[in-house]
Amino acid sequence: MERTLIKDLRGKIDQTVKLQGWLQTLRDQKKMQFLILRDPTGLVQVAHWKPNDEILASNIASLGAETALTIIGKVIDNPVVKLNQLEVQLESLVVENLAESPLPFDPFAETLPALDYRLDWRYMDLRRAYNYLLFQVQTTMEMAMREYWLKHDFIEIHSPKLMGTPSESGAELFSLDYFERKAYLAQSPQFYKQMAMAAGFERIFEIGPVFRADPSFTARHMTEFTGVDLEISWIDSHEDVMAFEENWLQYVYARVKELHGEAIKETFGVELVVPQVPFPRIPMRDAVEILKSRGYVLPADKKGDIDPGGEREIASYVKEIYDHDFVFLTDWPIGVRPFYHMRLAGDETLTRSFDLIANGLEITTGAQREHRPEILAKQALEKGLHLEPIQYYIDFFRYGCPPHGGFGLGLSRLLMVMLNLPNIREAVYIFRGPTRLNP
RNA sequence: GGGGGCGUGGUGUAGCGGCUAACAUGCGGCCCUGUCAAGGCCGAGAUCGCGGGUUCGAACCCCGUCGCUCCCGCCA
Repeated sequence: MERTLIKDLRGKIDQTVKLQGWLQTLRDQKKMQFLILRDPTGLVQVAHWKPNDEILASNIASLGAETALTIIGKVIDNPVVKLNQLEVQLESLVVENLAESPLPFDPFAETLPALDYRLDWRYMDLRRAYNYLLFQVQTTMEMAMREYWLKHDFIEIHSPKLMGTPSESGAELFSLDYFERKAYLAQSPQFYKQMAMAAGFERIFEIGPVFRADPSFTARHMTEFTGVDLEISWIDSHEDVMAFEENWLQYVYARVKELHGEAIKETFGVELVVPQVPFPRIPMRDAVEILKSRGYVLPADKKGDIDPGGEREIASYVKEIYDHDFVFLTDWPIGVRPFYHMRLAGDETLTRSFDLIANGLEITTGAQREHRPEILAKQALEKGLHLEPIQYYIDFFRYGCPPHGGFGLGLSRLLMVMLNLPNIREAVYIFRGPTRLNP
């Protein structure tokens, strides 16, 4: 017999069906046993008249909550039952996997354990419908991203995560033994995305792991996370990259709203707003002035940079003035940007770069890249870098590489913003942090 | 890496110098009942993170340590 999902039971009144799921609650009475069965699509009451089968009854009596069951029974329309006015009269039951009792915690209790404890028992925590929906949304997000990319002629790449030389600064880098030498875990696919531009791929994306040996303990950092990266050729400036990103994100939001808007409202209490394009753009120079005018005091050593508090302040300014949840902060000073960001024509102290702030959280950094090898090398030297380890990268641009740019976006950060989650550890399947390597 | 906060039965909390450590939930037993956030009674379960100190007396005060957490730095 084929399995029936709980959501489809209404259409199977008076038929015998097979259900598979978890024992959410057992109410064992003198003559009757009620098993509340859960599968990913819902809950249903299974009723057993004990005198029918006393052996089965005593079997059921011993079942712990969360036991995995296969149940066969007849679907009955019963207005008395509060749970969807529906019940299944039990005919037979197979215990697929008994749940030990007591459970480490009850995922369906009124008060949940602290997040850190729940992460210890992540597979129990993930049984909550809340988490199921969360990852359905993430799946749709990624699907929508890909739909949009494929419509726009993108190619997917998978760049290596084992590196022989540190890309960029060398800080925040995990190193490991690699036979007789040292290897590093990629803290960005940056160089390889650009290599694809040199390869003539023109438009590429990658969704893959990123590693940062960054000992930060915040609600928005992880040492391993999923990066969403893209790179496009033949751009005129970073404006082209921003224009692409906002349209792409608008599409992603629209798709998520289309498929999960109702469920998100119900479960997360969030009315998903598909963002209007274009997103507001504020050059950093103006952003600093805006903060000043609002009385926000930036730390003295910031030199054109903005701290997270300032980012939140700008976000609320944008909300007030533009009624928008997103804002591009553009034209960052060279001091706070990597050497490969192209400089702004007319002001060599600024870069053709941007961050995307969503509800006050930084979710993206992007830029037009410097594709002229001499200038790139010069900028690297200015930053105090040695050319030798990055020479292979500079060489990408020696044999005909189009002007290009792109961005990187944190998948979990986007999910966090979209569902208004307080902590990124809830927005990721398995969290990795400085003191968290298990499970 | 810097600063603040918190560690009490399985879990969530209360107690903050005199406790035989309280409550809820979960767990075990019994009773009642077509139950449905079920109800009632009984019971097991914590040397109050760990180490040291102050005190007649420490879960409570002090120091150290470990863990967690939040903020800052840094970032996606």
